[in-house]
Amino acid sequence: MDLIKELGALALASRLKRLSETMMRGVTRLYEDQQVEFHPRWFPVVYLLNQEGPMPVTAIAEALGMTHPAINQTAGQLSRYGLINSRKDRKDERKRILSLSKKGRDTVARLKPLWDIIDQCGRDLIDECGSDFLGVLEKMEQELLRMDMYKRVNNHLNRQKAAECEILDYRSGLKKHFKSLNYEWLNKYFKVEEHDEKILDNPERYILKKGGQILFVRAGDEIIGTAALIRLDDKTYELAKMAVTEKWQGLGIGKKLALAAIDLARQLGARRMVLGTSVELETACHLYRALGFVETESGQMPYPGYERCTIFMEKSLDKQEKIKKG
Amino acid sequence: MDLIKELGALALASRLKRLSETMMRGVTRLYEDQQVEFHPRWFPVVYLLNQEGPMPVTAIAEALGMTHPAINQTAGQLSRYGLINSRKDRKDERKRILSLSKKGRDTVARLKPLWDIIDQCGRDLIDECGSDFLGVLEKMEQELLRMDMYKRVNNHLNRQKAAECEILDYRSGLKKHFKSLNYEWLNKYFKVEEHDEKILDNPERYILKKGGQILFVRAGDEIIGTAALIRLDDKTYELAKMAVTEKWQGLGIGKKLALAAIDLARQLGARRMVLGTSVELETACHLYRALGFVETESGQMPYPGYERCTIFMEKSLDKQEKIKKG
DNA sequence: AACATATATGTAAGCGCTTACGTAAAATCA
DNA sequence: TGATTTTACGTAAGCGCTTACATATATGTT
Repeated sequence: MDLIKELGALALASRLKRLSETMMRGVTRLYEDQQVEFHPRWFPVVYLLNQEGPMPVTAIAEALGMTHPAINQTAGQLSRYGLINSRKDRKDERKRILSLSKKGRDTVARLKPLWDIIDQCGRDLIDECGSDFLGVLEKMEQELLRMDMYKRVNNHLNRQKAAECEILDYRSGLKKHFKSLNYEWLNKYFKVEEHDEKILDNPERYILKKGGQILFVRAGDEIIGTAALIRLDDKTYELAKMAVTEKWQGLGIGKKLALAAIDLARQLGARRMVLGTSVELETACHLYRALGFVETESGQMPYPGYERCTIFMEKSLDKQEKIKKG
Repeated sequence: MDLIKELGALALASRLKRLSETMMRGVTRLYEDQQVEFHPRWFPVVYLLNQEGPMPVTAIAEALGMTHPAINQTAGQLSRYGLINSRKDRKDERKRILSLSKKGRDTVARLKPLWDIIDQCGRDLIDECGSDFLGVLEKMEQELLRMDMYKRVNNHLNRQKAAECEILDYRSGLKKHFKSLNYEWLNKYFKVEEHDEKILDNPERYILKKGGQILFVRAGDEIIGTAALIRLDDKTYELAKMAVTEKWQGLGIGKKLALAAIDLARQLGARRMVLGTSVELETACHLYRALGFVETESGQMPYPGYERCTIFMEKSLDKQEKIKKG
């Protein structure tokens, strides 16, 4: 008669929390029995300081995977109980270096045997449950780091629509999407450069009139992606300003878009495509390579460049090829 | 560089909590994207009401393994957003029956597809991690229910001392322990009856002077257990008022104590031992059976009884026997 | 029926974390 | 060098749960 248990995956988070609280409660009682004043929440900070020596607040937060206010608050308590000292870093006066006090070190020495036993009991508990619990936990953390629940569910939600998405040619009514879709990733990873602004505000003038093209992707009622083909010369087009809105990433939209752009370039008579990107955009680089682009040897691009571009790639369109769809 | 991860079992609770929060955060963002106003914390209550129909507050708390104030607060929010109605139970005016409103049912219908997908993504996540995660989780919950972290660690801490514990005979200086040790379990499981009070306050008069004996167990500096042999007649002694303080339970102290009592009864010339207990005291009943006690057929005890006693057992001391120690 | 006890609920305050925001010092850039 | 951005930290407020306590109704006892 425990709904949370019956719900399985749906209530997984609640269940993990409950389990965590059950364990915490037990440990709290243990400290109460000792003559030492100590709270479970202090443990990670104290343990870390003992192991690594004096550290500034943010470094601790980082090491523990928690926010800095959390550490700050814990530090406040530890300070009040005299377990730690703090001083400013001489080289960087913003930093407050926390370190264990004499009392703090004594407390650690006092509690160490208890911690060893708690650790042992934890291991025993895990063993009793069979299976490699810690390993599974680690895997789950990694998987969630790679793609969180939001993204997972969203991909599920959008998968159908994404499969039915449609490539649209340029219409002036879509101009605003060309700008906003590109602003999204520019602001996220870099910043909007002057040159970007010019092109995104006047795509007709800087792209279409010069013989280029702009494509869009529609899924349902939404415009979710865009890409531009910029004509550099008769035989050479640049693939640029390609963007898929975050919510729809990971569904193969980018690949469809790029393939459409390559097709279009062929129709326009191109023999060669070029592009500039950055190592930071891993997914994009991976996609370009999968599509047959290779890094240019010169490492230079024959057109006004962007600061962010550190990688330049090209692709010959002479031979027909087959690239797996989907 | 993630200490929590490195600590393994010692920081298991923190880790579970962190994982839970990561998942919760993702789901929160999902609801934000929907047009519906809904918070993840509402889910268990709403889901339960939808499945089981109208329910009073405490029943919900019970079903979800949460406290009633938590439900009450959630109910307050749900009420403010118009998702539930509440009314008094006609038969029991203390109870407030919660039920989904029209808007609540509509919301459920609206969110059902999303929930299905969340569930599916959860399953996929679990599958990706290999191994039977839900199974292991369930096992761990059960193991912790059977014996929580506090008890586990305490047993570890006390194991050595428990192995070296010593049986003591009665001394007037130990009288207070005879009383307090027995009060501990009486108050926990039943209540102190008049007859108990009399005996526990005057053990000399009601036990020793009548030819009985009282034993104590010492571990380190602490008196951790006691038991009384009450003389009923020349050949019959009752094993009664046996107690081991909670912190030291599960370490075989009770068995040692009972064996000592049986030995002592033999020395006093007993041919038969009797006792009264209750089904609720599972561990005790189990111990008595292991020691060779069997339930009497009459189901009655030839001496002033206690309300709590529903089981009566006896054991013949005629034949020598071997019972595994430890 | 009068009383004590148990049960169902409500309310307050606390805990441990979060996000949001403010300030000061460093680092970077023009 | 001066101006701007970034970084490190502090503070406030909120969230979702808990424990502790207050209140009202039911139930059991004499």
